[in-house]
Amino acid sequence: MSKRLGKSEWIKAGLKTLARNGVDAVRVEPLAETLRVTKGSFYWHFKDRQALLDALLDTWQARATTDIIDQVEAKGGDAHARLVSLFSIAGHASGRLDRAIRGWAGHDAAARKVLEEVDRQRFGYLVTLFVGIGFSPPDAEARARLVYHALIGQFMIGQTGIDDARTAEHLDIILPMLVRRPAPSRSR
Amino acid sequence: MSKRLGKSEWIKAGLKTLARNGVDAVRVEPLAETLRVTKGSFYWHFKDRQALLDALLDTWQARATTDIIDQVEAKGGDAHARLVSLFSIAGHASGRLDRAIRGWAGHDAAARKVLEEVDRQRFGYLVTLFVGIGFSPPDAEARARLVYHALIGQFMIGQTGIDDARTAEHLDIILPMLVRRPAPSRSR
DNA sequence: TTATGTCCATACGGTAACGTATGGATAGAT
DNA sequence: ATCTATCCATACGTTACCGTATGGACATAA
Repeated sequence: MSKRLGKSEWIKAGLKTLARNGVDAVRVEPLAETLRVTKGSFYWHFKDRQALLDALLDTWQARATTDIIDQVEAKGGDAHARLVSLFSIAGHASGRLDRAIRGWAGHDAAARKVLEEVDRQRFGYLVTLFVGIGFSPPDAEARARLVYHALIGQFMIGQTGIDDARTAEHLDIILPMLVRRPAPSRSR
Repeated sequence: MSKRLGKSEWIKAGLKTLARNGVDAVRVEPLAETLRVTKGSFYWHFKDRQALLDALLDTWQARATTDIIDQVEAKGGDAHARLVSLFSIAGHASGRLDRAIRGWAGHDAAARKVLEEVDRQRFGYLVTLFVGIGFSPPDAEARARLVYHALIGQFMIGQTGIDDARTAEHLDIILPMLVRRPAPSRSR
């Protein structure tokens, strides 16, 4: 047993403890132990700890943008249907990794940069969705911003104790509100 | 010079570096240096590092709930006006400490517990606001949940590069949407 | 002044992790 | 079978921090 391993195994393990315990917990010696290997292996594959952290960031960036969006796109439907899919999929995602990255970005420039880029892309996707529904760019942007912030907030809270039934009920209330055309400036 | 200091100075410094660099950065020796003191002082005031962390959590909990809500209440007005105040005040808050605590809560049970309690209270306040506006409990809850998640999301993103003008514009679009009565199930 | 309690400096031992150096093991090519 | 590149173990020196022990400084009350 005990086959040899490559960078990918280290990255995989790194992402796991990153999601579970935050950046400061991804240290090479503890990681080596979980992989049943010594750090000799690590320092063959990586220059130093920072190199692994960079790799984690890269891997996450590659996934983060596409992970959810691709699922939504795969399901198809019109813009409205995609919005529904998005809420459903994002609602069931764990978000632990997202949360860890966001905590990381709080005190690390590199992480913050990657995160900002991911945020930009995801936000952009949301805007296109609302535009696709028929909103003007400003209306679409305002709604996209609200929704995107809310999704992040949901990830950060980590769906503790909120049952699916209630979530569905809330969605039935929220979605029509988000999608309805703005009131035509009623005179008073 | 160099007066003696008490617990509060340590807590203050602790909160500062907590906000700036996360929990794992609040260590006693570096902290002692910023306070121009040695750890001898620290271990006189605190049992150990964990005691300080607990104190930080307590201090934050005491502030977090009231900080924003009290400001909103102080400004007065009806439920709708308070909601506007809330957006304005929360929008200008830094949220760095909130972000750090949330990152901390990602991998620490004590922090998570405190955070959940704070979330509960703040969410509850939002619900009363929407109920005060005239929504039914389910409608109020759904809206409060969306808004609370969005506020958290905004804190987490940390208003990078979003100018106030655009924010105000978005608010003008979002707020009416949130407060408008639900459509009376129009027949199609 | 002296005594007492409060606060801090210094010195120490211990631990966890970093990164390096070096040699051994294993697999695939020749 | 041996050679070579790849991958890993071991041992080492170093740093940063934790927590403790102990004595000294300083203020205030007696």
